[in-house]
Amino acid sequence: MNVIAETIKKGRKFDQVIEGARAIFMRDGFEGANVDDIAKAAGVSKATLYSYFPDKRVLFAEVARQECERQSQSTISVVDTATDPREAISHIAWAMVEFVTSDFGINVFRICVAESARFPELGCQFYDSGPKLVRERVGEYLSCAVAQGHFEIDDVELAAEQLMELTKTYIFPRILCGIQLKFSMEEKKRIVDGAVDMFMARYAAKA
Amino acid sequence: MNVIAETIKKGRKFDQVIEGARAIFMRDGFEGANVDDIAKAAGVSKATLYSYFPDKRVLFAEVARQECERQSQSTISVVDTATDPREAISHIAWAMVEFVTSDFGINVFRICVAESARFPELGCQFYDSGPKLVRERVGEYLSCAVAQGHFEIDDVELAAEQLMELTKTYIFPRILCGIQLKFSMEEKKRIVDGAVDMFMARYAAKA
DNA sequence: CCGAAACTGAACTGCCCGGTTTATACTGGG
DNA sequence: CCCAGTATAAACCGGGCAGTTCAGTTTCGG
Repeated sequence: MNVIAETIKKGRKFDQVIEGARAIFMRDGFEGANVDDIAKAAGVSKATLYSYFPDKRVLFAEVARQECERQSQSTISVVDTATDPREAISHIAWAMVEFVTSDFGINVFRICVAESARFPELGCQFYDSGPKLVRERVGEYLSCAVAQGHFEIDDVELAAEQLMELTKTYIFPRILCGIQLKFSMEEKKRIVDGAVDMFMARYAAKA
Repeated sequence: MNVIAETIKKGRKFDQVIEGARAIFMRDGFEGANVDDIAKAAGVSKATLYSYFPDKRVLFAEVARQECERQSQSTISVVDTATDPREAISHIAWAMVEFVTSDFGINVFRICVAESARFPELGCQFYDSGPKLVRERVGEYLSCAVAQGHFEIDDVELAAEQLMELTKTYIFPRILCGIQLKFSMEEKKRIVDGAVDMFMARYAAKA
């Protein structure tokens, strides 16, 4: 048995607590979530839960932190500078759209927005490990591509941010308002192609 | 005295209640708002408040409805088809940016996002009287301008939605995460100009 | 100036929920 | 087999808050 990993954070049920908390927080948000429900979902007593975390906020912060970390690793896959620039932009756009429309993306974002007023550090944490990080990666790729003469871009940071924003077209407002949560392949393709066309029209090197 | 208008909704203090409710809901959100505070802010007793509205949710829905209605009128000013197309697009972009960065825009949006899970009809209401309406107006303008040969657009609806989304670049993620709530004129100009440049590069008639 | 309707304020009910306590039981190493 | 650390269930506390009630006051049309 993996004695080391299981025991460092003294207490066998630490992971269960996190797991249960994630499930309930994702479903109900911070205010909406009920500690009794979390304990039940985790298959753990409330007393045990409170032996690990001093209060609900800290528990939530820990769940959010873990989630953001996980996300930042999975979402930003490497963009190969060698490939066709249009191809590369399309690849980035697809990754963005898939993330934005994922259950996880929707929920984390909703919670961050809802709670950032009463919970400022959370918003920053999410921004840094989400949008900001992605923007930096995209910016890196664009800088390389510009150096290679594929694009003509004055303000790389702006261009990166525009590309990211374009991929939310149509989708984002609908998700945030709860109008539509699932999008078909055709819908996504329309948005991705639209974003790529627009980006290339603006920034592709003319030569 | 304006007997008609004041009396239809039997009760002298109806407007006061709405006014107080708006103030508190804007400040604290739905869950965060406290009915006692609303009554106090409205200068009205709780009993009076409850004589107008059966419960907190209905009160909130009414406030939100009024706000959206008001917004839709003020934000979408008429776009003169006669003006230079670039000028017109710039005008639309500015209106969007100003709305998105306004206290009111920020709050309404935050509340809608936060509450749309437990309050589905609110999200729809907001979407219909906000994003959807604006998109339709922008679409109308674009259709006219296309007919006049100013633009070349296949999918007008997509183009309208892209323009709206582009105006949120940089600003929106920061607001929603609570990183930054106020934006200088220079920052706004950068976004607006970036959006206009991009839109024109993609859709302006080549002739 | 009368009387009905509107309004008041303050106390009260009932519920929910975060967090604590307690008394008991399980588990695993020495 | 023992004991110390860990887990549990359930009762409990206290505060906050939506919504109600009621006895008394204000407002205003007729």
